[in-house]
Amino acid sequence: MSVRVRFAPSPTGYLHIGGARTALFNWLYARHTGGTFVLRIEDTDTARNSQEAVDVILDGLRWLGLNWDEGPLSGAAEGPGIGQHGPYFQSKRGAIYQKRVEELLSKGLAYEREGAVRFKMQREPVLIPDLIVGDVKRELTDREELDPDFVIFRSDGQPVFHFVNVVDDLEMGITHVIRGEDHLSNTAKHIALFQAFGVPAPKYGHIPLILNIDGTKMSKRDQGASLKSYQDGGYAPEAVVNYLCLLGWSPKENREIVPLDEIVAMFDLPQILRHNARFDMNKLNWMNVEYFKSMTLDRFVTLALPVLRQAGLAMDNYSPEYIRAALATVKEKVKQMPDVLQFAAFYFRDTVVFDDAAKAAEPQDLTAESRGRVEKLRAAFASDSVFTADSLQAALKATATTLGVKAGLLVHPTRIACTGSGIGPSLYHLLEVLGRERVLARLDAMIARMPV
RNA sequence: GACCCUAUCGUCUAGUGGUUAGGACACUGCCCUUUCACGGCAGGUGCCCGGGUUCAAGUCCCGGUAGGGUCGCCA
Repeated sequence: MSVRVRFAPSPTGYLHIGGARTALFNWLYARHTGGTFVLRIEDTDTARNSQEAVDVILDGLRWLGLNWDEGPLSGAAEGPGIGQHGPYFQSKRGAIYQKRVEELLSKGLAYEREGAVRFKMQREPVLIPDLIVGDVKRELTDREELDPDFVIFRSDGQPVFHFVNVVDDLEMGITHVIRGEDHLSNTAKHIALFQAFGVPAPKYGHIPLILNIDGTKMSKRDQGASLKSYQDGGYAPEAVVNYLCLLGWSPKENREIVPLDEIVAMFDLPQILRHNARFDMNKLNWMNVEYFKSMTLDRFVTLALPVLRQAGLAMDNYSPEYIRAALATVKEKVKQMPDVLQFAAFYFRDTVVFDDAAKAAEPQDLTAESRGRVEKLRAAFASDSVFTADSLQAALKATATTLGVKAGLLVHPTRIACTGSGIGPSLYHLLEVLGRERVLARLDAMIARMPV
């Protein structure tokens, strides 16, 4: 029998990083087994539901590259979907739930009380076979001892999570339920429901949760809890995917950076760890840099552009060639995409903006002595016919020799004049990219601010 | 409160009875570099506690402790 797995998020307006990991593990298992990955939107809570909230999930999954074989094509519940088991929005499956609840009612396995329909839960412990955790014998809690039955249809006529979840898995032919461990205890209810419908329950695999670095539960407000923060932060999605794979699962031979296709080939349920993992932003950042360094320049530019635009830089005023050349000088330097602003914004501004350190150093930097040296250097640059990193370096070194000073005395003011900061890309390379016109203009602007 | 899951450096992990307990991130020092980085080299830190089984326990069993989860007309 072919594997069919599903990711069934509730559209709450954001995609939790743990949810993204659950989606990833389902996707990996489907791809590993040649099975089918289904996306189903659990929007029974109509009060909180919106198309925008669904779009956030679809966008996030697409960004990660987790394509689904069946499911909605857009965030619109009324919109088209792909697959033979639709609709893929629970809000559109009312008739199915109605039919199924009547089935239980007629079998005497459910009953009405105060307008709601309650399922007659078994009173004995339930054995939960789990591919990851192992066999779990779930005893009744003290509250359940008092009243083990639970509501499956509310008094307002709306079905409840446990019920729709099971009915959909049943109707959609789901063979493996891979979900967060927070559902492990609830699985007893689900298994009982499957039995009530007279069908075998799917196989279960409960994966450990992702916690904050301090071990607390990662909730909506926590830093990095939303996948969107990585999308907006200019992360390489392939790095995020790679990092997520390593939370609770690991390839052999101590490998860290592993191509997705190799992970797909190796991935399997039994090797998944059983304890929760803490989300280590440091390691994700390191991995992200590794991906930055090894990706093509074009890919890097694609990831950097939105961040630069977001910062208000008029990127459309610059040629693709110039942008490529400029970003090439920082590609190996950024630790996080927002760094690109600090390192490269000067390429894309008409007027140099000086950072705090540069401003603070002005009393030492803007001197008559320095003015004389910078004027000499300016002249040397002006007569440099090729204006390449090599020629500029030679010109600067030669000027320093003529002046009888260390090169640093020329390097520093040039960097400040052209970039507004003491830190940035290799000086000679950035000068080459900036070009003669901009470099001379920026040196002139600084000279004008220096005392005679 | 009851029930369930879990427990190796600060973090992610390798480890399935015999290892000097390995790797990665982070951290510290040095080298390289007249910016910041990169890179190279070196270094420290760990089997939650207590019993038991065994010639031998990080590894198996029991208890405790700690963390997480669930018990809803939320999902």
